[in-house]
Amino acid sequence: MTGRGEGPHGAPSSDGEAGDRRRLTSRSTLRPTMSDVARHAGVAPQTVSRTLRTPHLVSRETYERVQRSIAATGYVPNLTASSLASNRSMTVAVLIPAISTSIFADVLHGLDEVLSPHGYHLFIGSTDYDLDQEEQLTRTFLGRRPDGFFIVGTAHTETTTHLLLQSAIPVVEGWSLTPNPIGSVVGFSNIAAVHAITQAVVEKGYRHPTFAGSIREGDTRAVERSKSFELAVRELLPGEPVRIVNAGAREVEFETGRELSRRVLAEHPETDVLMFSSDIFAAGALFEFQQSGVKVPEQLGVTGFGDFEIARHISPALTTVAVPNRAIGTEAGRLLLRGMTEPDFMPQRIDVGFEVVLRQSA
Amino acid sequence: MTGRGEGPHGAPSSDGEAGDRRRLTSRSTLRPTMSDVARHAGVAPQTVSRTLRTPHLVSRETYERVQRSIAATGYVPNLTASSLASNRSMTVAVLIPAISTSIFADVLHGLDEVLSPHGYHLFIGSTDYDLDQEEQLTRTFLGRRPDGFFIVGTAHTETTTHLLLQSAIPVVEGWSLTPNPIGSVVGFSNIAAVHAITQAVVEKGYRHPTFAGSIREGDTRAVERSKSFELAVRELLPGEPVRIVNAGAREVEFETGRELSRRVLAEHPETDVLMFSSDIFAAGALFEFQQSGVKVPEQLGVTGFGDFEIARHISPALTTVAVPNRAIGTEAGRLLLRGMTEPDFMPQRIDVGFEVVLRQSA
DNA sequence: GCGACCCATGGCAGCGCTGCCAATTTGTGG
DNA sequence: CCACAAATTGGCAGCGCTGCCATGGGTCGC
Repeated sequence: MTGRGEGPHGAPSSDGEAGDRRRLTSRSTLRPTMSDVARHAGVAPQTVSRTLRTPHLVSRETYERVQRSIAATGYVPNLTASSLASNRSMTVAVLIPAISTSIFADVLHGLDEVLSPHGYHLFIGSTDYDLDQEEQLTRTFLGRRPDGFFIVGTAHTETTTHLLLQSAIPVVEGWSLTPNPIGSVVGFSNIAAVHAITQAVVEKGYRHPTFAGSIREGDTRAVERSKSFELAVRELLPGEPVRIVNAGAREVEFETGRELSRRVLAEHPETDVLMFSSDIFAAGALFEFQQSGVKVPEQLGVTGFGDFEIARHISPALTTVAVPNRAIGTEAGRLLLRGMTEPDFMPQRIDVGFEVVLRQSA
Repeated sequence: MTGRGEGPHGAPSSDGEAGDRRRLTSRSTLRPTMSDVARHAGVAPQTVSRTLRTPHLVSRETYERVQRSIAATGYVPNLTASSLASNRSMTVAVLIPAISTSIFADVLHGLDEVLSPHGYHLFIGSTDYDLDQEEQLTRTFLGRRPDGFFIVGTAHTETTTHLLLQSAIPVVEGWSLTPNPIGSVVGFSNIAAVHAITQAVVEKGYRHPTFAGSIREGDTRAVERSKSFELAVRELLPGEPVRIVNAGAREVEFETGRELSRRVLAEHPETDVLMFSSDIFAAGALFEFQQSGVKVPEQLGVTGFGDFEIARHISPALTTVAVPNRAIGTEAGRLLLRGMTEPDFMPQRIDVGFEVVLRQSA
């Protein structure tokens, strides 16, 4: 339609087509610019800019005239040009492992909720739990010159870390709480959380826990949780073997939970409580047990992680760890906001905590 | 840390700090630019650009030298400047009603999956089912000069439609299938889908269906579904009153489904099959009925919409309509891709279809 | 042996906006 | 009535990159 890259041939035929049409070099956008509005309003382009960005510096009269011209021309400010000129893009880059996982969707929601009212837009990319892809995405996202960067997890490639440090923009890492973050961190201690629920389970009288989850490389949060389980068992149940069943890179869905539950029953029949790395898996297991007739919690206890909505509706209701996903997003948003506006804001570390929720399943 | 906007005072003290440091005007980015790389490599900036964008036009030797200089300087191309100069932003704007709703997350996933490999990044905004907010977001998103636009739904304000038409970029509307779309449309017919499941239910022998869902203004898909139900009942069960229970703007979560189910039992005890606008509601109702002892499907049939994973795991397994959410995303991505690259690509209308899935709940 | 041609590289201008400063107008007090 | 300050507006340059064209040097053919 716009015939880009066509060169000048054919130009004569389209001469004088629509009277007032502006210059039509092959590069122009064909969309009204600030200058067009300025011409229409009889002011300088700069005044249009002021009308938009610092209206208090423009007389009431001029302000209204310019606004009318904006409406008349259908002008939509080009934020790309604005970014280049002002060195502020009003965007925040967001890197998450997977878009369609509900926990990350919650964080996105939280971030958007906080940043959107301040005019920031979100650039979202998913890394698929692949650190190299994360590095690649980090690089191109930084090319967009975002004003802030949110990234899930604290384990990155050396280059990713380096790029982020170099970028000189506020960075917030979500979820884990590392000792030496790039910028700010918002999350909770997976170690403490797993320890807490293991302790709760031991206090309930269970003695033979098995941990099950999808512990894929690259998903440090999952790795951390399984390590924490190991630590907790060694501490709380000395002498007890550490049983961990790993679904690898399987999707986090009910079906995987069912499979895991079958594997645990087969491989570790001595298990008296089955602890999952996610409520989704735990719910899947409960569905499985409902059908296969395993009585929960009488024969076998089950715990989850995350306190998703299903945890309190399924029966038996799920004992789990509640984690404030949404709050991670909103807190991260707030930190970014401060980092982007306050010149000497120091990175912070926010522990949003967690809570063991005891229900019927264990 | 970077002391931005500091002006020139204090400059002398930081003189000659790091030897090779570049000019430090208050406006500079302090990040290496193409010129820096060019200087380092002893070539012209244009050659650096070519190395990055059209490497086949550069000699092997030069290519490698420039690549080394890029690595040495830590250069990250500024895509903002690139966008402005080339009039292509390599971004796609995405407007969805709610980020954390799993169906929309699936579409996002599909879109990203298709577009990301081609270098496009996604700008995501949520409208909260509010058409005015949608208009506002459309305006500012267009300011980012995206190369393509994806928007959920086909009912927009007049201005939104106008803006999108004016934008002269490929637009894809998702979900509904309107007669006169802005650009392409990808979706399925809610009318046909609701009709089909109603028919299936009638064929099973149910005679007194009640429809329940959250039919908020602005959510045209929900409105459409409830209207379709009305049509289907009039056609398939002439004389039968049309019962619709509306949760309004309540969240789409299990709890709302439970409430709806209680309301239906109270307000329309004659109901023999309860048809929900979402599997989430239906699952919530099943949880409720499990506890209150209502036998499904013996006493009461239940159907959902969406065929979420829970539908086949919950017991009784849920009769529902399967909708290819992910496919909507990937198809939309493909259409956008073609629209953005093929000069005279004509908008298309893609019906991704649906499927009634009969299970035990009805 | 010289124009035709190709490949690789360089130079210029400009994308649409903003930061900064200058210029102009208007108001104020002595 | 004039110096001075405040309120508005305009002009210039430049953000970092790309499109286009020009340039230089080498190869080819007759």
